[in-house]
Amino acid sequence: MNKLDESLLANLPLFAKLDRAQIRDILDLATTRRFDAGATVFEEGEAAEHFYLLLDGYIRVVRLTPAGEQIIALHIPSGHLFGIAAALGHTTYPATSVTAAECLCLSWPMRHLNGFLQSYTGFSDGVYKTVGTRVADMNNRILELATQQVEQRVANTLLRLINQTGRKTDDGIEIDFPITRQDISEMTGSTLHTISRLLSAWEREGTIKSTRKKIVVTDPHKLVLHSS
Amino acid sequence: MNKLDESLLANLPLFAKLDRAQIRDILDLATTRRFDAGATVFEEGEAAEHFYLLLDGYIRVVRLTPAGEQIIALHIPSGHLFGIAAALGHTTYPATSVTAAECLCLSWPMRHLNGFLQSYTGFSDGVYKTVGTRVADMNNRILELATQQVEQRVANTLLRLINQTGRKTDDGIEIDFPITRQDISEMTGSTLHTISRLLSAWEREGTIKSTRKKIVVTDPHKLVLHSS
DNA sequence: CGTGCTCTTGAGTGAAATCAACACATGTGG
DNA sequence: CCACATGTGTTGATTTCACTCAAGAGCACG
Repeated sequence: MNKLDESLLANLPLFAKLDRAQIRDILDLATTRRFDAGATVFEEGEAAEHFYLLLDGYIRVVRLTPAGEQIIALHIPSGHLFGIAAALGHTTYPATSVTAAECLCLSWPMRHLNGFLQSYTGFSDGVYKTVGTRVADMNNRILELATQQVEQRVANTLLRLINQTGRKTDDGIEIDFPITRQDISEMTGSTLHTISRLLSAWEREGTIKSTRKKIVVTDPHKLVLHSS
Repeated sequence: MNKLDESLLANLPLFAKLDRAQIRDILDLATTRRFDAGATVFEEGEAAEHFYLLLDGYIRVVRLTPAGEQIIALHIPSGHLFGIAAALGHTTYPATSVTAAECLCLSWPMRHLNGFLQSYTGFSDGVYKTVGTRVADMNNRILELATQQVEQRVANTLLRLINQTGRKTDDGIEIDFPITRQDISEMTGSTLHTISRLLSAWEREGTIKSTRKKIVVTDPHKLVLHSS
């Protein structure tokens, strides 16, 4: 087994306050795992036996309704932890994690989580700050779902996506992973038909450019106008 | 200033693992505050300078949209902490807290929160477990809002209310604080008109009894049928 | 080169919002 | 004590947004 390089973690805010030796200790407990696009990392309801750090790729956190409908709770970009609900007292995973693109992860047995939280300065703060950000996101999501029309929700969702996972291109800002109309409908509580119509309209007015599984926002300002 | 009685806290799960002396220390740092029904404890965006324990009454956590619409994020029953978002790295309150009935609270300056979390066994676990429960609730809320019809969301909301804050009466289970059609519409992302029609229909079929600001669920099972 | 995803677009439908009017309860101040 | 304002709740009529149903076109991959 190859030793992992310490620079993998040293640049992440989460580990910024740790010294080389501490990072070494943490890395020596980690397992590296690679996942193809579309692979399931863990499923809702499973015993939460590992927690993960996403080194590269994107993770989609999804939930299923009893009726079998799926909704996407959030996307996790590289550098962030996931599967850490045990820090909030859960013993099973509260949602399913699927890869939105090819992913590279580190994983640790869950029993180390409390140790890390207590032993490493800044780690606990970082973890709970991550949780705080996600909770704030969820709250905004609820506010949107409860009060806004589909058009506004989709505009807000796209704006969030380009802010969190946007990549600059010649034409504008591109969402960094493959994303379908169906995916967006599962993020906004809508249908792929309605999303298709909306994106077609926005393409016509020059707000976005879109091809198969790819969306480039060419005029974010126009999107902001649609978002409220 | 009256000394607060230790039994106030000793029976709460949050403080179960603490001895008398520790509870005494905590109480000596606390301030008691009483609020009339409808009073605002703190507002979204304010610097988070205190955290609270609700001894008696009910707290409504609400958020405002830029457009001025209001939605109710959750209700907090007595015995629970609120205003603890600082534990997730927030420096301002992420939502407004309003009393749904007359309330009695203890409050502490926020600078003690980290001390409590670190010093008292079980307190940290309890706090994060509370957070975990609320996050799980929010997740379910999102799933409901994204996939269910108004009727199902209202049924689920009533079921949650009677589970969390229900009080047994001769007729059935009553929601323990005054609640209007408008309130329920703000919990479900609907309108008071639709809620009124729904509750009228359910009253006609014998599922609930309702008068001004009061709802008694007489047949929870029928409500379950409406909930999915 | 067909088979399965992904995406588009039109037509019809329905759930719930909006608009509108009124009834009733509660509390306030003259 | 009454008059009035305010808050709450009901119910009907109308409208609209977005879902459902339906069909087909384009692309990608084995």
